[in-house]
Amino acid sequence: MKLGDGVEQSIHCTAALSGLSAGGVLSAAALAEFHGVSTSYLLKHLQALSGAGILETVPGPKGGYRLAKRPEDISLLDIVLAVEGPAPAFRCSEIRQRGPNPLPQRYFTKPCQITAAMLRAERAYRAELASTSIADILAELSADDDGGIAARGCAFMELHERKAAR
Amino acid sequence: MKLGDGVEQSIHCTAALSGLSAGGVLSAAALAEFHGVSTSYLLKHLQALSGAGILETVPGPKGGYRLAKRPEDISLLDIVLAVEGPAPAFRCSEIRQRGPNPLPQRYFTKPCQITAAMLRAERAYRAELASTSIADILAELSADDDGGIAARGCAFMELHERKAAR
DNA sequence: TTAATCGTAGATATTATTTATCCACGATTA
DNA sequence: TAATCGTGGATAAATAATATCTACGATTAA
Repeated sequence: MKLGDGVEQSIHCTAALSGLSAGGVLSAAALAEFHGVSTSYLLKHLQALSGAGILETVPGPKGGYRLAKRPEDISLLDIVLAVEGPAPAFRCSEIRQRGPNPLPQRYFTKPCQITAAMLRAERAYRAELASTSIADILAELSADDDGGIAARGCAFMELHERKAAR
Repeated sequence: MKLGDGVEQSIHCTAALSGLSAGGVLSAAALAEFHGVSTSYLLKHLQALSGAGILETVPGPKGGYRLAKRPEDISLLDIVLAVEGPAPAFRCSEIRQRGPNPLPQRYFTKPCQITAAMLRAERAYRAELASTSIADILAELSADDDGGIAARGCAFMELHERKAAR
């Protein structure tokens, strides 16, 4: 059971974009530099996020990415599903049907109870993720510390703008 | 996010072993044939389960595997952790610290809130798995159907015993 | 005692997936 | 019109999962 690095990158990028002032954008290159990760790889996840309606893109010079909706309307589940895909972690390959001594077919009219239990756990996982929004993350950060992700995003954007002005 | 096939095999094997009569065992080869999977690969998982104290082994001719404790004392979480390892699915690589504009160090005295949220979801997942035992699975199966995993395990064991007698 | 059977452990191959990179393309705007 | 950006697909490299094999030690039925 493992979650790809893309999830961490995507959540941090979304949080950083939440700190932008109205109309502001950050390019994929700027986001990658900001987080110290590969631009071309981050691009893949950013496209997944824009495809899922979490981010939107502004083409052309001075273009980039920004949030497609309010931080409080973006849950961690939205991001995880966009990046990792909707498939559940547990997949039943029906090995109960593969043995040498076949059971009566009516035994299989009900779904595998093991699968049902595993998916129940996964629903609990997703429910918890769905109940946490990007806005919640930002609120927890700024509640007890002056150096929040949002503020850092702003600082970096200014840096980026200065660089572009040169 | 993905769970290995070993989890499904391990749970089904544990359920099958729950159906054995007192003192009965099933060899790794028998369990593999029963489920139609590779013996040598299943072996790896069975060893993990016995190492975790879920199964125990009986060596020698007529040896094999059996439960090390009662079905109601074996949770799905026990099995998942034994097979997949205890590491959480989400791992924070602290990309927030990697950017070009370092933040004041005191910003990092608190753990990453994103990580905290992801681990909170994972705790919910594990709690749900911990609350379901092998006995629960068997009960749900036999509640409304005569062909339960336990009964099938018995039938197969008898088949296996007959084979050994020859 | 002996030979068969079983599990243990580690090494190793094979396959699949993830991660990462690159390039040609179309859209937009200074 | 030229620079900059995102899009999308192809592709390579790295990593992890899957699967197999071999030698070994323990146990027990004959």
